[in-house]
Amino acid sequence: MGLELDLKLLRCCGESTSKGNEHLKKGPWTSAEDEILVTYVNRFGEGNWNSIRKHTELRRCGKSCRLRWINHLMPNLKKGAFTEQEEQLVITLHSKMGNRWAQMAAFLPGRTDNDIKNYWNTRKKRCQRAGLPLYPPNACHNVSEEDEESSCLSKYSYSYDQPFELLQGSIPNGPGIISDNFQTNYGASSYAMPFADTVGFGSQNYAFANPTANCVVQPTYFENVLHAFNGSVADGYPTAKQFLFQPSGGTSQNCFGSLHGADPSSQSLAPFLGAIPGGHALLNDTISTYCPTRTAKLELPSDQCVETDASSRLTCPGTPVSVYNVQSPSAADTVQSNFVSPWKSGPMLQQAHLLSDAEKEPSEMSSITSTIKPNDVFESSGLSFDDMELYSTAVADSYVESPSALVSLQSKWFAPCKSGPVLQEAHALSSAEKEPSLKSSVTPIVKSSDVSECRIDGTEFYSTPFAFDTYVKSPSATIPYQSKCVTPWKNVPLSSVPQEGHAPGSSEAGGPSEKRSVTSIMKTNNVFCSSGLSINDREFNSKPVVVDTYVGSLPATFSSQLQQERTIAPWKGNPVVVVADAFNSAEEEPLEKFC
DNA sequence: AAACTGCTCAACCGCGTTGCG
DNA sequence: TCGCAACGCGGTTGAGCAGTT
Repeated sequence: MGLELDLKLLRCCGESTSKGNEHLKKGPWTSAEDEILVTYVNRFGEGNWNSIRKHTELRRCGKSCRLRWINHLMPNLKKGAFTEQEEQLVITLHSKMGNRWAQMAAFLPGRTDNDIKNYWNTRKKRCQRAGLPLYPPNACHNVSEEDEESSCLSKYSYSYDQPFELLQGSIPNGPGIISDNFQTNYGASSYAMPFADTVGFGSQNYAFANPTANCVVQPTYFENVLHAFNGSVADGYPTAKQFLFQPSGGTSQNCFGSLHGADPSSQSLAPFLGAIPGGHALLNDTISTYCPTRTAKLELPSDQCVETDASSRLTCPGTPVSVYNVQSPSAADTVQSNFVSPWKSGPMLQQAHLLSDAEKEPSEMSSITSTIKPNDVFESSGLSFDDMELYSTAVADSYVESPSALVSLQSKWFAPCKSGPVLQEAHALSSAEKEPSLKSSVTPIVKSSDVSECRIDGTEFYSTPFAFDTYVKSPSATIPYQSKCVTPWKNVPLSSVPQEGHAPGSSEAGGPSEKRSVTSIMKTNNVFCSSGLSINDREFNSKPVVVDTYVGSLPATFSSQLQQERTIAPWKGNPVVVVADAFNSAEEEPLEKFC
């Protein structure tokens, strides 16, 4: 059969002319046609849909081929009924975006615009018949049905600038959180809010507690969504930010639950307030009735957060990603995280590079700084980080930066590609590639692939083609650094995931004795099809959904007091089990356990 | 069991956008 | 700058299925 298909595929040009006038078939696709199309796309990639007809016996127009591929044959498509979470998300997204199905689809991995459109139309009809509102009564949508019908783009553009409280409020299960060992730093030096003039954007969702609270700020998946969503409508960059605070050492809570128990002195805060009837946002140590249509003033350091009002919810031009820092108990330790994802289209180029000490001036950073920057850039096929052009497709984009006094490391990876054979070749960008004189410092490797199995540095990674598998390792001869990203794992125990870093090609140099200096581990997991996940012998009970990001960063001086942060979000449909533990890089044993 | 109704979803169509010669 | 082709997106249609009468 394969040979036959090959022959069909390779039969080209000579017949193409005669086929030019050939009657094109319509109607349902047969399995044989599917096979031809799949074979063709796997071999030649997407695009040039019209050429398929010329090069194969497929008598379908290019449009039809594209549609068939995108809606049915493309890998990673999710079939079956929408889950409750997906439904909620669709409702929320529609309230903000209107009939922009393709953009909405970017927020629902595995769902096509057609899926969403069909779902919505069915729901719409059902609601109309039942006399029910399309949106929950408590939801204040920005796009009215009238607007929707008129489908005015300019209106949408305007509505996009509205707060995202509705979107935020629609998430039934808040992401889990980690925390401890870090203290939210409200100081001017550590709380970086590049989008200062956008803080007002949905700022009522910044439920800040006592500024001295021992909290960890965690970006959530839906923050990613917000970023992506907002970024897609502004200038390609995120403009919104959402934080979730958890009490130090406390267990993760359903954000709604913690909301209603809101105590001005509590450190548990809920960011997803929008759609909660009678919901309250905790602001300035007072409980104010939540008003989804207005922007509340956000209590932030004055020099970090520009006070805003509804009229100033604009993006901050020129600021590629929003940033916030979390400061650890040690004032010197800062964690900086950004989340933006996914990429919608365009060629993917994965790059990782290590910032040299000189680049990041680590000497001025007394201990450690870790940065995560996943990016959602829907409208852009290209992104520039540190003067590097990064092109990516599809879904996720994560960015990690972990400089310390001894090491400055930055790794970037983008995954997964939405379609087509995904093989993000390891891309080791030594500093030398940018700064030749610093070449010997570090060598990061980024690998991402859509394979069911891969082997990296002698370690087997089992994954599924559902999404992506990213692996980052960035040690240097003198500065053992390791970050790993493996996504997604499907029904496969993760015990095989290597946990210790070693310098590729110089593992001896990165031996245990040297690992004490700096060790950072990053794990990002997308588990779409597994209800259970095990990482480092820890059980993560979850249902498939989206993003699990883990970042650890350890200063050289913290050999005995290592700090690690894990962020796992969002786990869908069940209590989020979050584990954050500190690893002693030398001993590879968790020093602390959270959750 | 047949007719009817409603729903889902695959597929098509038209239009706007983009890229290229 | 213009025209054309390819592509992408949203709207619409209709076949097929399931449930109900």
